[in-house]
Amino acid sequence: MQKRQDKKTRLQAIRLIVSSQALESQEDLQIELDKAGFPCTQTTLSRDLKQLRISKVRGRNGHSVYALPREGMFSPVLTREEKDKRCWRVVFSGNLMVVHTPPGHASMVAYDIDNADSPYFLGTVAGDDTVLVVLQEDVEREVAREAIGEIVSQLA
Amino acid sequence: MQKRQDKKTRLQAIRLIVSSQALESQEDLQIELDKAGFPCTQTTLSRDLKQLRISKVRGRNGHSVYALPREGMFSPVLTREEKDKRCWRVVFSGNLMVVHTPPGHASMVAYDIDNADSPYFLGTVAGDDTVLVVLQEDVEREVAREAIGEIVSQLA
DNA sequence: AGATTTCTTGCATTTTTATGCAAAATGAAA
DNA sequence: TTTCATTTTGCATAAAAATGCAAGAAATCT
Repeated sequence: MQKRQDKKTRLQAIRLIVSSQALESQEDLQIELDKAGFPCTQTTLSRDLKQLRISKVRGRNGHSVYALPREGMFSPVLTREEKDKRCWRVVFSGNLMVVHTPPGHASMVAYDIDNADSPYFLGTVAGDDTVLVVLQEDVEREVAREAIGEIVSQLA
Repeated sequence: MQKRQDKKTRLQAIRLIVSSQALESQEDLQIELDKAGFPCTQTTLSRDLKQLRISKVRGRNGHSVYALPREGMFSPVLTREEKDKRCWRVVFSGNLMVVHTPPGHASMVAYDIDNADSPYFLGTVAGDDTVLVVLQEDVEREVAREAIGEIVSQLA
């Protein structure tokens, strides 16, 4: 296989392209990406779109075009600093971890936690500015705190 | 050709089904419609969905299900036939039970649990695809697991 | 370093969705 | 009613998207 290209950057490019033009197929997207310097196959795009939670939605005429998930989960490009600010406070109660976030950001943080697929976290429930995380039974709080820090500032 | 069925009624039925179950394909929908007394082909459904502006949207896990064009509609209950799909995974931590569901269906599952009025379950909190169930203190997990199984598949 | 595991990716193929075309049913007009 | 246009539908097929598998690259471990 050839040298791998930077997936993160490609995903970023996809978001940009999808949000700026009406693409009707993954092939269309492939063409645009190719122009932008990210050659890849339909297979890859299918997977990328899934990961980005991008889906086709219908316009008035019934035609479908790709669109970003409307929660704006991915739209903003966050700096490392901004990312760290996504977690305001983390407290514990029993085997629950309570994560406070800026208003409206809870689901985004919950999403990252879920996707981290950590063995420490069994599941999450997100409100508007609070995420409840259920901890694996014998996980120590320090470990959990560290893990959440990792997750939140890691993903770019 | 056979006698035509009432298209309007079928479209109505489609709305109803789509808003209440997590359908992953037009074939799934076809099966449900058939049960409801509206036999037709995938071809017809493709056109109906277009006319109704129904599209597939992704949940947090990336999986797609059909959904009505977002007006005031949000998610709903689950499949009749694949009841086991309503609960993807049930795990425990302390006196909490964590129930994972298809994207968007947590609140409906939680609703069902609440309405079951079981002595084992004190209360629930639902996110998008996860339900937290607080257990009565000395309830054994096997008992709880069985109870949730009853509740979920019973209403199918 | 070498071994082992995890990630990415493409190919080939399947699965899912859309559509060109024709026929039957309905509606409208004369 | 007869004729003509419109709508609805299915069949066959094309188009689009998803996935099992394997291999190469990168990361991690010993």
